[in-house]
Amino acid sequence: MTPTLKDVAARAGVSRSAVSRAFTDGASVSAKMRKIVEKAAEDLGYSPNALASSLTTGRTKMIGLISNNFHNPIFLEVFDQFTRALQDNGLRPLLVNLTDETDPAHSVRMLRQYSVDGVVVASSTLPPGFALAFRDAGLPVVHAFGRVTSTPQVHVVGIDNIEAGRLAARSLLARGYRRVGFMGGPEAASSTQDRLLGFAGELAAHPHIAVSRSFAAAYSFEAGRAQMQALLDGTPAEAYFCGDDVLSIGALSAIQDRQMSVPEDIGIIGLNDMAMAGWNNINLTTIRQPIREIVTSSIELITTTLRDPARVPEARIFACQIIERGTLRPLPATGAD
Amino acid sequence: MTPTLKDVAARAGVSRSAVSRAFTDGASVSAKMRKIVEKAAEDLGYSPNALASSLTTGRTKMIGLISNNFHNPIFLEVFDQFTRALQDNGLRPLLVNLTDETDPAHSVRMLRQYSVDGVVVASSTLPPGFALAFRDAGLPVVHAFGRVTSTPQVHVVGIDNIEAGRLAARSLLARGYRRVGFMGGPEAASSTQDRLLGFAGELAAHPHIAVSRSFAAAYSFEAGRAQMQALLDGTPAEAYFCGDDVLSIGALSAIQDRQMSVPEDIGIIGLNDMAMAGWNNINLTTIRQPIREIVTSSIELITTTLRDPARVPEARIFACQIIERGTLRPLPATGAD
DNA sequence: AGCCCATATGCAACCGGTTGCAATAATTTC
DNA sequence: GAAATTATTGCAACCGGTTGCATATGGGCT
Repeated sequence: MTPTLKDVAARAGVSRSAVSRAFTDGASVSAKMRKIVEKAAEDLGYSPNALASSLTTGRTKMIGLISNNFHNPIFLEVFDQFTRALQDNGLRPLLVNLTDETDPAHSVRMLRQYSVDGVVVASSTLPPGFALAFRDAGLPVVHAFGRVTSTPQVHVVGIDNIEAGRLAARSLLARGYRRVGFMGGPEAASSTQDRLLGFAGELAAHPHIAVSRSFAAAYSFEAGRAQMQALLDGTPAEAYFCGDDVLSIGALSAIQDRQMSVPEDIGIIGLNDMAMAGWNNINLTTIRQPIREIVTSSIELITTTLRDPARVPEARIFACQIIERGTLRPLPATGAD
Repeated sequence: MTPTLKDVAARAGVSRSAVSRAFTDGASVSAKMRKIVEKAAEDLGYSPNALASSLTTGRTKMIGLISNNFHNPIFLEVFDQFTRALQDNGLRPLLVNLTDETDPAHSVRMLRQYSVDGVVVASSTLPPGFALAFRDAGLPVVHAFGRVTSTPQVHVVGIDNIEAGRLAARSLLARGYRRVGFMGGPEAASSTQDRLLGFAGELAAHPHIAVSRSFAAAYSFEAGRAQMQALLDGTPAEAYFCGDDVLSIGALSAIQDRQMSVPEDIGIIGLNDMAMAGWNNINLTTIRQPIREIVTSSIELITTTLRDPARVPEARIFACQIIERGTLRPLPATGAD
C-alpha cells in the first residue's frame, strides 16, 4: 500500500542503500543522487518508516510522557508545553496515564516494548519508585515536578518545596497572623511533606505562633472544600497555606458558604499560580511555580541525556515567587515590628 | 543490552519461531513449549519488541491522539479519559499537539512515519481538513467533538450543536428574556456557527425577541472577559448564551467587575459543564456535553474500525442536557403564557 | 596519459520479530 | 498395530530500513 524504500529505489533505478542515505543527513551521497531519489520519493509520496529504522539505529525518537495528574488544570498547561517542546526537538510523546497503576514493573515493560528513547515523568505525586524503575531499565529519565534533593538518583527538575513552605510561612508572619494552618495535599506525597517541613520549620523560631496541620485527600476542588469545611467546624486558624491552588479554591468556596469573607475572616495562600488563580472572581494570593522554566529545563536535560546516557543525575531547582493578590490581609504599615 | 527473542531461543534451546509463537496467543504451540519458553524469558527479563513485530504484522497498536485544545480545562478530562480508555484496549496514545500546525500534510507524514494504526482527533476547533487528510492517507479516523452531519466523511462523535443552540434559546425564552445575545467562540469554527444557527433559528419564530451576536477570539477566560467588557460598554442584552463554560466564566468576571450581578442584571448560560461550573463560587447554568459517553463511543468506534477498515463513516450524536444552576433567572411561576 | 586519493555507490548482512511451508511428532481411527 | 489425521516444531524468507566493506567513479596532479 504505502510505498517503501524498495519502491523508491526501483523507480529511481538505484540501490536501496542510496535511497536510505538520501534520507539521512550527514550520509555519503552526492547532490545529484539525492536529487534523483528525492524526485522518485516525491512521485511516490514516500516517507521513511521511523519504526523500521529504529530497529537498526536503536532510537525511536519517542519519549514516554508519564503522569498521574489528570485532574489538576495546571497539568493541561504542563502537557501543552511538554508536547510542543518535544515536537520542536523532533521527538514524539507517547502518553502514559498512570492514574490506576501501582506497579512500576508494568510500566517499564510497556515502555520497553515500545522502545522509547527516554522518559519524562511529569508528576508531583508519583512515588519515586517509578522514576527509579525506569532508570534501572536503562532509560534516560527526567522527573519534572519531582522531589529535588541534594543527592538525586535521577534527573529532577522542580521547585524546592521546603523553601516554598518557608516562603509561605514568612509571608503569613509578615502579615501578623498569629494562628496559622497548613492544609496540605495528599499526606504521603513527598512534596506535601517538604512543604510542611519548610512551613513548620520556619515557624518553629516563633513560639508564640500557633501552627496546625491537616491534609486533603487529593488535589481537587472537592477535597479542598471538604477539608476546609471540616476545619471550619472546629476552631479555624487565621490563615492557611494550601498545598495547591485548586485546593485553595475549594477552601475559598467552603469559607464563602459560611458567609465568612476572605481575607477579613480567614486568609489563604496557595501554590502554583494556575491561570484561574488570576481570574478576578478568585484572585488568589499564591506562590508561583515556574512551569515554563521547569518544562524547558526538563526537555533540555532529556535531550542532552539522550546524547550522553552516562550523564550524572542532576537536580535543578527553580525559585518560587509570591504573587500577591487578594486572599491575604495587607502588610502592616511600614515601620512595624 | 536488552534480551531479544534470539537470546530466549538460545537459552531455551528452541527455535526462534517457537519463542515468537509462545508470545502470540492463538498460535500453534504446545503448553509444554510455552512453559519452557516462558521460563527462559522470565530468567532473561525478556519482553517482545512491539515495534519490530509491527514490521511484519503491520499494526503498532499506537493511536495518534490529536488535538489543538490545550487551554480549555475540559480537555484535561478528555485526555484523561481517552488515554485510559486506549490503554484499557491495549492501545498506546501518541499525543500530537497541533496548536501551531496549519498544514495537514505535515501531520499526515508524521503519523505515517510512526505507523499509527489509527487516529483520534479530539477537538472542537480543528478544521475538518485534518481529519479528511488522515482518512485520505488510509488511516482509520474518529473525530471526537467534531461536527456531526447527516453525511459524515469520517466517523464523528459529538453533540448536535444546532440542537444545543436551540436548547439554549428555549431555555432563555422560557425564562422570559426579551433581549438575548449569542456570545460564541471563534467565529470560524463550525461548532460556533452551528450553535448560532440553532440559537437564532429557534428565536426566529419569536419576532418580538431581540437577538444580538458576537464572538470571542478564543475559548479562554480572557477572551470571554474581554468580549463581555466590550458588550457592557454598549447596551448589553438581558442574557447571553456563551459558546463555552470558560468563556462564560470570563464573562461573569467582567460583569462582576462592573458591580452588576448575575442573574439579576444579566443572565448567562454556558456549554460543557466543566467541573468548575459546579463549584459554588461559580455556579454556572450550562448545557452539559456528555464527555464520558463521547469518549467511550469514540474508542468503541476506533477499535471496531481497526478490525474492519472499510467500515462506513458514521456519525454518533449525543443529547445535551441543561444543568440548572444560578446564572439564569428562575422560571416564571407555572401557568404563565 | 598515468597514478593516487577522495568520494559515491552497491552488496549483503543485520536489526527483532513473524509466518508459510515442510518435516516431524503425537493422536485417532479402524 | 498400522494407517490416517492432526498438532507442533523448525527452516528460511520476509517486514522496511541501516551500515560496514569492497568496488567503482571521478578529479587533481605530475
